[in-house]
Amino acid sequence: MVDALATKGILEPFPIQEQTIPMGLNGQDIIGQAKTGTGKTLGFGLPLLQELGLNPEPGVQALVVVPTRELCVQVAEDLTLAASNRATKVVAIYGGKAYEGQVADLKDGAQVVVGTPGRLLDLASQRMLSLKNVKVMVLDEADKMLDLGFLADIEKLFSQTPPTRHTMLFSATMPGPIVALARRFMNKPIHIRATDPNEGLTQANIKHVVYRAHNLDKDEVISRILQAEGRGKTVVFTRTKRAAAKLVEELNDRGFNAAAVHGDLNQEQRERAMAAFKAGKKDILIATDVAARGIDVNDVTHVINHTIPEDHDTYLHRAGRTGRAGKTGIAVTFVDWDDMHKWSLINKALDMGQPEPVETYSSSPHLYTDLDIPAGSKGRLKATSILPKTVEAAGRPPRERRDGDSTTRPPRERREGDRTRTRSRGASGSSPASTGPGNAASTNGPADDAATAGKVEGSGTHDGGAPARRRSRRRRPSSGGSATPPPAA
DNA sequence: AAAAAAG
Repeated sequence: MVDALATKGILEPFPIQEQTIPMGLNGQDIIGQAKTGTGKTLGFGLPLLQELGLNPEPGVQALVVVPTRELCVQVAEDLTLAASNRATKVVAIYGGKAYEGQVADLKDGAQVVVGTPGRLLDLASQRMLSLKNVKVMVLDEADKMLDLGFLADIEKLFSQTPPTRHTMLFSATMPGPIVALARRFMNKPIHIRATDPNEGLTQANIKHVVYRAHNLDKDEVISRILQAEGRGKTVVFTRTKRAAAKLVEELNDRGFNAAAVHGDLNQEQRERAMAAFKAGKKDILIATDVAARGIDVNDVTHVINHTIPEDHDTYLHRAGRTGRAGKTGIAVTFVDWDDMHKWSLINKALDMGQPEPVETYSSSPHLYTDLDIPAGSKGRLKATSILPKTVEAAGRPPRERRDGDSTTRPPRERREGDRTRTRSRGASGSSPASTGPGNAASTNGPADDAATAGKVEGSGTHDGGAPARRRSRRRRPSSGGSATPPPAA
């Protein structure tokens, strides 16, 4: 298995993998905690596969439970890849999809089941799925799985597996009460934190930026951020499904190339959106918290919280969609008038050291290039506000956008062409704008792909990491940008 | 308090 990974260019394990794999191989119950984007999936995946052996008998012997359908698909893909040189079959069991294929895979003797709770229980109650021979059970995003919304289902699933099973819980966040609760399902678990206890859980390679959002046209400011030089893929989080649906329409109307994923869409639409985003056919994903956890997409340089998350754990998971596998990223948060308290709680919990967001707005397309954001010392980040050096004369308050020329909306007659160009650019997969954090994001210069490519990282192998083809791009004017083209132009 | 997760 390790050989198989090595042939795919995966050589050096992440710390969480270094620590959990030996313990997992010993059959020790594990609560594994590590920062976002540091390879937790294989942290449980490799010991899980090892425990089943090279040539396991047909039938379900390992169960991995995840909170969302998209994560289910992804984890199943990662495990399938890791198992590519063994006779172990992996099946994804989740809702919103036909039963037939999933049931057929089970009948075919799949040994590893990755699933969401509802469909797992559904199939179990229909006797299509038996958990009585499960040797290993994993809760991915474990704190979420033990949350009130899921706990009853999880208890049922546990109760259908043998008490002798090997149990592993993984997440970036593990609140104390959840750890206590988790022990009920585990046998003398060891709590592995692959992080310096003094360091906190924020990623040192993610920069945190915050706007006070009242009197701010968020759509407009987001549009500007989406034009940042060197921007790669971007995930925008909204609080509600409706807001996500509205925003994706607005941005696409402005000539951007966005897809949406949220629970009001059917599963086919959701999967199409995710696939397009992963492939780079869409470089913006508008999402509810369905995509806050676990989702691993290469070259996400920006996360934008259109609406502030409800708690600091959600903040951390959302922001963690960028800055993965050692790359740099930026997390931008808009704090509405009513959300100041939420922000202060998040800020305090994550120790980001910024008392309050600053009201500001920049008419400059160089939204980030004028920033001087201090890097967090010792992994502790300072949240920083965007403070344009000047508000240019040509700029006007964003609220007036609809009254006249838009600063970000491309001219009508060009928009069809823009879209085409954007698509072909994205499809190349190695365009300047999608090759990772550029000048906007980096203090470290270009993401050191070479240094991180070797890490045993879930999907780092899915695309071979085409080298960044850096084309010197036309500099946008730093002033008077009243007709700034969309990202593709 | 919203979203997610069965249909």
